Parts: sequence; structure tokens; C-alpha cells
Amino acid sequence: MKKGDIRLEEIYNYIKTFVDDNGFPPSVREIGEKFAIKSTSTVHYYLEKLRNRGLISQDPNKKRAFSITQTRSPSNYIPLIGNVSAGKGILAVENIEGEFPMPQEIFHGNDLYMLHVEGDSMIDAGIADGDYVIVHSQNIVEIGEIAVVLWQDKATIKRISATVPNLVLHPENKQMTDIIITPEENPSIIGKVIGCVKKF
Amino acid sequence: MKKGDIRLEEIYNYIKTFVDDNGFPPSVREIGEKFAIKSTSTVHYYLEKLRNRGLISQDPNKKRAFSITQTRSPSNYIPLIGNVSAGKGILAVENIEGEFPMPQEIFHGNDLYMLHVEGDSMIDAGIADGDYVIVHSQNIVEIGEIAVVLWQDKATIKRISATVPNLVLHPENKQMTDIIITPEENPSIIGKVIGCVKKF
DNA sequence: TACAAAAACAAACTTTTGTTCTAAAAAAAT
DNA sequence: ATTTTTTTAGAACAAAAGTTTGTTTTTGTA
Repeated sequence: MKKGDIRLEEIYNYIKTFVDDNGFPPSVREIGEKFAIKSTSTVHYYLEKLRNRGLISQDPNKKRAFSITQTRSPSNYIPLIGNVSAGKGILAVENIEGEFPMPQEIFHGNDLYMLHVEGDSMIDAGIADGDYVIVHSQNIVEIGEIAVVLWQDKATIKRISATVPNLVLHPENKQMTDIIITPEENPSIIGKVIGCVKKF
Repeated sequence: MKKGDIRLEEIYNYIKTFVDDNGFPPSVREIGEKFAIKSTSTVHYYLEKLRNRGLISQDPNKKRAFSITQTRSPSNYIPLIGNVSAGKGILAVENIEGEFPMPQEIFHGNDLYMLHVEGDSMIDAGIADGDYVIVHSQNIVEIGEIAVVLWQDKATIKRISATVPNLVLHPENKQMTDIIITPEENPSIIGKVIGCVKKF
């Protein structure tokens, strides 16, 4: 590798982390300051190299406006819901503990949220205590799908095995039995589990 | 909600998606064009509102350089490895199929990569066919940990139950038996599985 | 209706920022 | 040693972009 290429890679990495940290790219002069390059034209010379190699793309008519051309999957920011209470809407700002990026290639679409799983009632479906489930906000699910059910002011994750006359929740755990909820108990389906993130 | 607030929220959302799409924020004039606002000062008036509410932050001496102040977890971009072959290093550019963002709050640190899981040999550990595992690149793991083992030019995900004299791989699947690999077969541990992402 | 506040506009202004031009070191190649 | 290529610098420039000022229109309310 040539000497200039090392510098070029350093500059490229600096730009990447700058964008990650700030949400906007550095200016020519900011790059120069970072690498003790005294002339803006020198920085310009390097940026043109990056452009020629296709590592950054840039609209010539815009200032401080280049983007990194990379095989990076765009993010889908999914809110993590802390307390699921019946009072307000699930996606009310008060309940959002943070927004977590997930690869859009895996989890796309809107109306998604995440929940922190408590308990091992769905362990045989690969959903364990401490995992995060990714949920699509919807009020109806098919029989056999895994749903988030709001019941007795708590959110429960179970497989739905019947809806009429009673709502039957099936835990995926051989040591547990089905939960039968009558309409009088006012259960409500608030989402369908479409994914799960676990950490060992 | 007041009329101005609706507009404000629309502008705020426009900025968010613009940054997501382009990697840099829109200019005052670009925002104006989008919302058919003819005066730059009107846009400026809205941006100041967003600043006052703490929704965006901005260095007054920089152009096209505001960032969204939000409880967004920063991304950790993790490369997805396609073909795990013994020939080149695992993390060689040729093998990278894409970089997937994951929440840094859940998966932090460097030397991570992702693999697409084939087969259900680890189903009882919650790792199923089609899942993505998140792996920390390392050559030694503790007994009992789940590892990625390169053997016979293929990557296998198994729990390690012994390393000497033979490497013993334990599938988490009651229908499968342990795999015993002698040192002559030249197995190598290339990572420790630290997480898993699954889609239903 | 009358008044005040909010929202929108227009134009001028200042600063930032990318680009260009010319030239000079420094390094590499011959 | 000489030529060529690469890298760096300085200064000037033009366009982009945020800001300011003053005015007008719209909207809500007493």
C-alpha cells in the first residue's frame, strides 16, 4: 500500500465516524484541521480521490453534503416500549425508552415496536427471558401466530390458539398450560411478534 | 394541537427521513421547497422552534450542520459474512455481503460479525434455521460457550463441551449427537456467538 | 369588529464552504 | 543526477447557506 493510500484511508475513516457521531459530514476545513493539513486544496485533492474510487458521493452544487457510498443497510429505528399500560396508547412518547436501529433489510415497515421479554413462557419458540421481541402494532392476528396481549394491565406474549368464544393463549413451554380469557376480562391484542433479538 | 405544531412536526419528520436517506441534513432552502414555503426566513422561524424545543441542535457557525437530538441508540455496523471459507481471513472484504446496523446498547464493541444460520442443530438454544447470529471474532472460547467452528471448509455453530484431546461439539438438539473432531482434522474456532436475531 | 399573536414573505447581508489556479516541496522513478 | 509523479501549500473566488430586518397576511380571540 502506498503512503498516500494510508492517509486516504485515515481520512475516509474519520469521515465515517464523524458522520456517525454528528449526523452530518465534516467540512473540508474541519478535515484539514484534524490531519494538520494547512491547505484546503490538499483536502480537496484527497476528497477527489475518494470520489474517484467511489467511496463517497457528492453533489457538486451542495456544500458540506457528501455521503458515504457503502453497502450499509439503512436503519429502521424501532421504539422500545417500557411500561405497557392500558391508559395511554402504546406508542405514546411517555412510554418510549429509546429508539433502536435495526437493519431495514431484516425488519422493514412502520408501526413496529420492541418489548423486553420477561419470563420463559415462550422458550420453545426461541423467545427467552431478557430477549427483545419486535412487534408489529395490530389488533387482530391469525390463529397460530404469536401475539402481544394486553390483559390485566400487563403485556403478555403468547401464541394464540383460539379467539372465540374465549381467547386462548398457548405458552410455548411444556411446563405451562393454556390460559383461557373470557371476553368479560377485556383482553386486547396489541401486536404480532415478528422477530426477536437475543443476547447470550 | 395547534396548526403550526402540525407543520412543525411534518418538518421535523422530513428532516429525520432526509438525514436517514442522505447522511446529511437538508438546507433551509431545501426544506422550504419541500413545503412550498417561499421565504427562507419562514423556514428559519420553524427551525428555531425546533431548536427551542430541543428537537434539533445546531452549531450557529456551521452551515447545513444540525443534528437530531433524540434518544436514538447509536448504531454498531456489523458485517454479514457470506461465504466462510478457510482461504482468506473471515473479515476479508470479499466475504462481506453487507453491513447491518445493530443497537450499540445491545451489541457493542469491535470485531463482531454476523452469520446466516443453516440448520436446526442449535434449536434448543433458541438458534433456528434462517436466524442471524452475532459473533465475536476470537480463537479461544470457554467450555460451555457457543462457538463458530471452521471445519472441513465449513462454518458450524455448536456448543463446545471439550477441547482436549479432541474438540467436542454439542448440538442443542435432542435428536443429534455430539461431534468429535480430532486435532488431525484441523478444526479452528473463529468466534463466539454472543447474540441472535430471528424473524418469524 | 377590533386587536394581538402567529405565520409567511421578500430582500439584503454575512459567513461558511467547496473549488480553482499557480507554485513549491517531497518522494519516487529513471 | 535528473526527470517525473505525488503531495502540500497559499491565496483568491464564487456559490451555497444561515441570519437579520422589516413588512404583510392570516388566524384566533376578546
